[in-house]
Amino acid sequence: MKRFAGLSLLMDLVSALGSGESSVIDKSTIYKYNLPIMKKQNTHWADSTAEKITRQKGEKEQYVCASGITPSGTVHIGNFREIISVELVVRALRDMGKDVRFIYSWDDYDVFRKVPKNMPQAELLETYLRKPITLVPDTRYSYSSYAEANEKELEQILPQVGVEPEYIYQAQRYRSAYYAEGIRTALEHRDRIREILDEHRTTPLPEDWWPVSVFSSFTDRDNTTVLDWDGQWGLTYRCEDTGREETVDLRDCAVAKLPWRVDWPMRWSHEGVDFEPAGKDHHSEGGSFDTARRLVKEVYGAEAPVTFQYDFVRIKGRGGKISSSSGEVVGLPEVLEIYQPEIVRFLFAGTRPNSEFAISFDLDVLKIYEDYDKCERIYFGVQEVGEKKRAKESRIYELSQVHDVPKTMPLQVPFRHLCNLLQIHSGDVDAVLGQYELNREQKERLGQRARCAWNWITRYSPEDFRFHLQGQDDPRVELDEKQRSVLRALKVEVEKLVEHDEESLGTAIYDIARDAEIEPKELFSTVYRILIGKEKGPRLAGFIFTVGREKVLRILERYV
RNA sequence: GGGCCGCUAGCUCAGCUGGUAGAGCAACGCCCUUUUAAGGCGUGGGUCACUGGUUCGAACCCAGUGCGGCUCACCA
Repeated sequence: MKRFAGLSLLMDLVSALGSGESSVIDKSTIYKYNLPIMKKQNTHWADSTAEKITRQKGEKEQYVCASGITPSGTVHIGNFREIISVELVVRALRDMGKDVRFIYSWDDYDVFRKVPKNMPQAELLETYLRKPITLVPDTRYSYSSYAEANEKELEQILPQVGVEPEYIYQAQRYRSAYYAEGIRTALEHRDRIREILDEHRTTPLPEDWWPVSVFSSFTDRDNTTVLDWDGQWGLTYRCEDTGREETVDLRDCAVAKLPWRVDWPMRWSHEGVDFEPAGKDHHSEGGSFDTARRLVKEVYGAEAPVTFQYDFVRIKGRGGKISSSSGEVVGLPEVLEIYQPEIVRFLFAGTRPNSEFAISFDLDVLKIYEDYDKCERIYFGVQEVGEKKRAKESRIYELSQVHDVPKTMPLQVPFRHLCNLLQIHSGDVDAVLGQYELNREQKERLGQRARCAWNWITRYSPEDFRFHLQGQDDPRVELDEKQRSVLRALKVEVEKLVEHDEESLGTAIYDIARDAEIEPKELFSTVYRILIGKEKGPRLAGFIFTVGREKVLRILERYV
């Protein structure tokens, strides 16, 4: 870059001298070639975040990147943005040669506040309201709790997209009194914490407020009132459901928990978190990140992590909302049915976190696959683009890979073409793959893509895209003599298909129409009706090649 | 009310630490005696929301205005 800038300047100088016009070298010429020399090349957001972390946190033996959500419902694709954002930054740090601890916190000691719609045994679940979700039974599968069911559902699938964090279960930690020290510190700073929180509240916290909440050991519910703290480890509370009172020792009790706004900074300090992003609900002034930033400093004596705000993910081309309230949730499994793992990563790596984007299930799917393939061609230098764009796309490609970048460019079979091939073979993925010479890695990638294509065709594609080759069981189409003669002529051409290429076959088809004095349009619709039982179809010449000589002949023979 | 984000071609958007405004689709045109939902080639099209400022130079940085969206001020 520097060399080229200098070279250009030199050429400008030479041409200026040659023309004898000294005024050609004006200020703007000087600046134009000076300033870019100082300019850093533009970097991917994950890399610039990684740099920011090392800059702000200084050189460390290990950096801690944290992510976490509440498993109080099925984890949807919006939540996934949290995880993948951290994963990409983790990878960027590791690419800088840094050692990174990637932790993922399951907030499974949160309260079960309402029963999600469409849950089996809703009445049973009803009885667990106000208890921690880790104690709520799993009524869908056979996990030990509602929380665990949601956790495992995600944990099992994350490795497929290259995300393998260290999981931390907050319920387990709280219930083993692991955070006793952190809770005590909060109690010691009770007044300061209240002051800070009150700055952003409309109604101030009451005088008798304590920065801790308790799940009654009599009922497991959080309908309790903290009565006193002895300044050491003793906490006294009253269970409002039973009226009973109890004093517990923070060092060996399972019932005390910090409220979210205090819990978060406590954990930052406990784990030494260097980076943690958050959704926009946390990132407003007066939001929980804001108060946590102050609390971690003033109460726990630590610095807040580097952060950024990520926006929501919309869903396009699929009924139902992303949220769990509608019952139909779009989660990572649903997305992976349509998109290959590296393309799921590509979607998130290619979009800056702070902008909203949609995951599409409609026709956009075709474009996304084309975009990914283009990105891949640019990475492997098969498609030429400007240097700036090449650098950018290449980095996105690297970050999109689940593991290592392939050594050679994978065979690219366009998604759209796969859709046709699969329909010709009635969804038989192996039959389609069998047409290609593939090594193991290619076979795996293409197999995934083929399964996605079949899923898309059968579940989401517009009716226009769907067809199936007519077989012996399908009803014969009524034809007149003219149409039959056209089919006979076509059969002749198909029999000598090896002599044709797509173009010559196309020409031959038009010749047939002209000779028979039939409108090409009618010819096409006739052929489509007998081949796939529809009025229209993919471009015919290419389609005949794709279907193959034998299959086409078998169908034609029914009519001649 | 506070905060954040967005406003770029007819549409969807890219362009992001300042250096001659881009892509896809749409439109229009041309091509093969030739287009059916996927052909090839080409063309046109933008006061980068607005007003100021900084700068040799601003879509980009700063201040403000307008419009749209989200979010916090309960809980997590």
